[in-house]
Amino acid sequence: MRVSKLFFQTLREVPADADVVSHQLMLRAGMIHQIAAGIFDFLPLALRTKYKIEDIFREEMDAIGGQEVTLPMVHPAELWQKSGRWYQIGSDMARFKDRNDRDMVLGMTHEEIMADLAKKYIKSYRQLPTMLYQIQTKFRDEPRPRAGLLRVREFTMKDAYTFDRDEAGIDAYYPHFYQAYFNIFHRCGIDVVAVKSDTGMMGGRMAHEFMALTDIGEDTLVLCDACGYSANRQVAVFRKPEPPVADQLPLEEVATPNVTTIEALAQFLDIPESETAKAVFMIADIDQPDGKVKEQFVFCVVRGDMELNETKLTNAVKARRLRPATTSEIKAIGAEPGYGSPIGIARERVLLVVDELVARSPNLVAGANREGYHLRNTNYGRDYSADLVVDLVAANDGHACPNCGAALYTARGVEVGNIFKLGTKYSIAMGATYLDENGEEKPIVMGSYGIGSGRLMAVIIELHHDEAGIKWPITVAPYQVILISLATEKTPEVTEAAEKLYADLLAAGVEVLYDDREERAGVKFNDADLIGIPIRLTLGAKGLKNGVVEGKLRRNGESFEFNIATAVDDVKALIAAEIARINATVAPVPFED
RNA sequence: CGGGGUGUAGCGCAGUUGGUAGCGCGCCUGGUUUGGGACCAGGAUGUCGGAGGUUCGAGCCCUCUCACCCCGACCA
Repeated sequence: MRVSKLFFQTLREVPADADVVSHQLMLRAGMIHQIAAGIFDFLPLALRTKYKIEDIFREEMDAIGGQEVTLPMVHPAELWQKSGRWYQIGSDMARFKDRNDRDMVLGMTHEEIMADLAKKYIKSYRQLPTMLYQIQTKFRDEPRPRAGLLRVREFTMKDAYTFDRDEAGIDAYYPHFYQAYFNIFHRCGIDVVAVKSDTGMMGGRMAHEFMALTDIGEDTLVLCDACGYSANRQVAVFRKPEPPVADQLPLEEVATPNVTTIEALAQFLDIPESETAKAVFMIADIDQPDGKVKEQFVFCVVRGDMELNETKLTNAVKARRLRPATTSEIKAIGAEPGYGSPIGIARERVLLVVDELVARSPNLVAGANREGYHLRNTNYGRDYSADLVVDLVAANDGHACPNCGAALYTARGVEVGNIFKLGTKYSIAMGATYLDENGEEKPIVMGSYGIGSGRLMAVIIELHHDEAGIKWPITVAPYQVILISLATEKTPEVTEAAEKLYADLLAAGVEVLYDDREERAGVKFNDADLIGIPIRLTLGAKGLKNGVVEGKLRRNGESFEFNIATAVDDVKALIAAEIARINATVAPVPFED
């Protein structure tokens, strides 16, 4: 491709609306154009990289037995009504009516459609396991798209679905995806950590998220370097400290004027925060047996030195959603904001959930449900009892690893992929069953596995750039080579040589961008750096005189001199070496169950 | 959905007490230049986000509205 013909435009200045690096660079490199919040045009440079990434998806999916299909983007509401998600999902799902007034949706994901397809075509255990995947546009009307391609509403996703006869089947398939996903990310030049994740509303048995570690990440990960433990903070567990052994002392009210926070309380009474109990008041929407949704007041108690983990709470009480209670709601159940405890409240009106550590810790200081007073020596079991005693708290820096006891630490990550043991939820809903050897009809056990290609592209840039621009890993670069001609009107022989080299590179199958523009050298160099082509060839009058063309690696600045006569082969060898360098990172990864 | 911010040329921005819109980059023409974002000369480009209002007169003041960005909520 000739740069003079390339449909793009580089920008010197950073567009005002972009504040993450990948977004800025993609705009400056002329890769993408936003047309609405979270909705983008992909220009040729971006599209080429997108296709490179997606080809890697295809190779890795095919390698573990996948077959590619394309399912529609527009779905009849009926399928989503069957699974129930038509009713569960809110305005994230774009809905409309067709000309015949039928409800339709834009596909956010394709479990329903895939299960429906399986119902039609899978009849026998002999057909299992099977795996289908697609690379398709999805639309989720996210409340807050942001950060360029990192969080969008319309996006392309590779989504794969496995169909197995039983749990043992998916248990056997799942690790293949685990490995294939590492292969994909490594081949794209990025490192990821797989973390256990929340199965949430999907109700599956096991899920992993593949996270790229970067400060702009929206998720917090809990990691252990000693043993490799890794989990999304939403589900991370830790080894809790052993509470002191002590006799239960009598309850005692103590005046604590204007002391409404745990920090202030600990300071006021000169005790560690670990000797206090903190009340957290939430309102949960909980499904009732009759199909209605009830707003339930949930009274949580965690130790003062720890934080409530809302995901754990949501799962513990099987809430559809959770929100903080208002002051009047808190007072209505007989508690006092700032001085709350489960002692003396309208117990029958709340769902009382207590962290198991609180239940084991003696003589904690808690609120008295009276403004200006706390209680010393509250003891679970003696002074109150809960509806649920579970792990409710968030793991944090310095907590002990649940496996090995070493200190955990937290890091930010961007989710670039996930794998999910779905179970039979969708197959049962859609009636996707098979007959086993005994002629018995059984639901197909499904798994789903997603990677967003646009987000992955953005993450690659986040992890591979410098002040000058993008540094594409060669496996996903829009072009492998950029040939810069420094010809002027006075040096037509340079143009001639560059044209010939360009033609030869093309003929040799090299993906080459040829900067034939009438621009100054600096402009061309800067644009080449910005768009991030891994190998730069420069042909100027001086080099030509000596029969050399200069080569330079974008990733580290290393430079080469190639004899023009052998340049094509030399460049091909360099490309091969650079590809091999990335592929060398592809290796077996132990499956962390 | 709550809080904050911004809308003026393709991009980045300025625009005074209300007086009929400008700068830099980019773009077009010609010339000189030519190895890390050249220089000179000339040129094109605006429903000042939209609607209503106040006023002799609105980019500027008032009301409504839309879009986008950021923080939070949310995130199969």
